[in-house]
Amino acid sequence: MTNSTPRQQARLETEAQITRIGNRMLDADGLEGVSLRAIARELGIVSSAIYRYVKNRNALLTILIRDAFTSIADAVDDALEHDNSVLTVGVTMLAWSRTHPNRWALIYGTPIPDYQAPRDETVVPGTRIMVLLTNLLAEPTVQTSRSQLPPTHALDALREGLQELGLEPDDRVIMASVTVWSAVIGLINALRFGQFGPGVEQVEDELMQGLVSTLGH
Amino acid sequence: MTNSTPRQQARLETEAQITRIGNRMLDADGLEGVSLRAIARELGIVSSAIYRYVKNRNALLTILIRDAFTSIADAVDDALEHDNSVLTVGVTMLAWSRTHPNRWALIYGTPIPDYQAPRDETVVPGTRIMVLLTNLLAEPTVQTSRSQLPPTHALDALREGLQELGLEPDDRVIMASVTVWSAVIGLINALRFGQFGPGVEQVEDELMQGLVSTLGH
DNA sequence: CATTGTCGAGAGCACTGCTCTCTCACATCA
DNA sequence: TGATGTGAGAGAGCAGTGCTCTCGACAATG
Repeated sequence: MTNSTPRQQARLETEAQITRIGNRMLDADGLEGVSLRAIARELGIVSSAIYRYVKNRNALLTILIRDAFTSIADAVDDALEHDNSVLTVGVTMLAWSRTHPNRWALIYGTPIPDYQAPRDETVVPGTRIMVLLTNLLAEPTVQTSRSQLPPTHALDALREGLQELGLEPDDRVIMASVTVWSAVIGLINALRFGQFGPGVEQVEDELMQGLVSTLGH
Repeated sequence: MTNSTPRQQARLETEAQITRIGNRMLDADGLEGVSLRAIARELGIVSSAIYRYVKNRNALLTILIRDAFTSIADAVDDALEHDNSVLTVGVTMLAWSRTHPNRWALIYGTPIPDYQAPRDETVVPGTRIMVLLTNLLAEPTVQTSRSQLPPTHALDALREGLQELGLEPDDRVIMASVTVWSAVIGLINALRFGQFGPGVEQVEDELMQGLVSTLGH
């Protein structure tokens, strides 16, 4: 069935188990709870042996980050099949953040000290939602664009980034994407990180709805 | 001159020195660089002696957080004296975040593991900008409020919070504040945390301008 | 069969926050 | 002045982290 030696098989299995345990620890105790020594302990392995399977802690974090980006982007993908709207993007991300608060913080919160995400491993899953959003905002809805745009060169870097992902948005769409993106993620961060004080947990969806509406979508 | 004993004097001096070193370490190496042992070392003191002056690490963090909130709010205060606009709030916060990226992350990034900010020490400095913003948005500018508001009970918690701070905003103003706040902080987070990829460092102000403009202010 | 490579064990390094006990100098007070 | 008490610092120690190095046992491969 599996065209690989039992040796390789076991290796892959152990690696999968490590990321599984890592994800569980992340969910349970946040990033500081993800400890290689603890994972080794759970595998019934001495602490140094874990480095046979994972180069170092940061390598494990890269896997967890890629997982998280993929998971939230999949959720948004699914939701958009039923209702192709900015609001759906927002509420779906919000719901995901509620289910996986620590994964949310991992990908959208403060960068991890002494960690640099390897771009070739994280850019694609990490930009999927941005691409969806830009496509969504590029559709010819009735845009009342009274707003002033920045000089075109200011958006060069962003435009190039989007072009590498196969998009050809004009400046108005780029600026709208940046704004919606910032607002949606800003709101979710504020909610997840408790910056609005207590009592808002019950009305998160209404706030997202109000925000998207205020943004004009 | 000082109506305190030399004993108390020295104590206060040492405490001030600790927070000064703490802030410097925060600026230099981020939160993980703030180590009580390292501070003690710099004071020429053995590691355990530091606990004479500071209950534990979290107590020091509370001081640093209060400092940071006060610093950024002061900056916004000053700037608003010259130009009382939402854009000024945005660019001032953005500039401050550029000068103090690690302090920014401390107050607006991922919550610190195993740390709970004592509300009575941080709420007031932590909400000053929100108050400013709400006042700013409450002024009778020409509001084209085509947007739908959430049901009034959804904003109860936020309304109460603002009332405790001496404000009496209506629902439209609350929702606008939440939106602008989320977008502005969301944008700065995205810039500081590198979520837009490389190349945007040169045009941060333009992006803030475009965002505020897109928001209709 | 012999060589090569992999996996796990174990010791060790440097670092963290924090606690406990002890000593000593100083300030206060009878 | 002499006894008493207090506060600062020293030092050892605990539990935990990431990570490295070496060595032995075993399996896969030529």
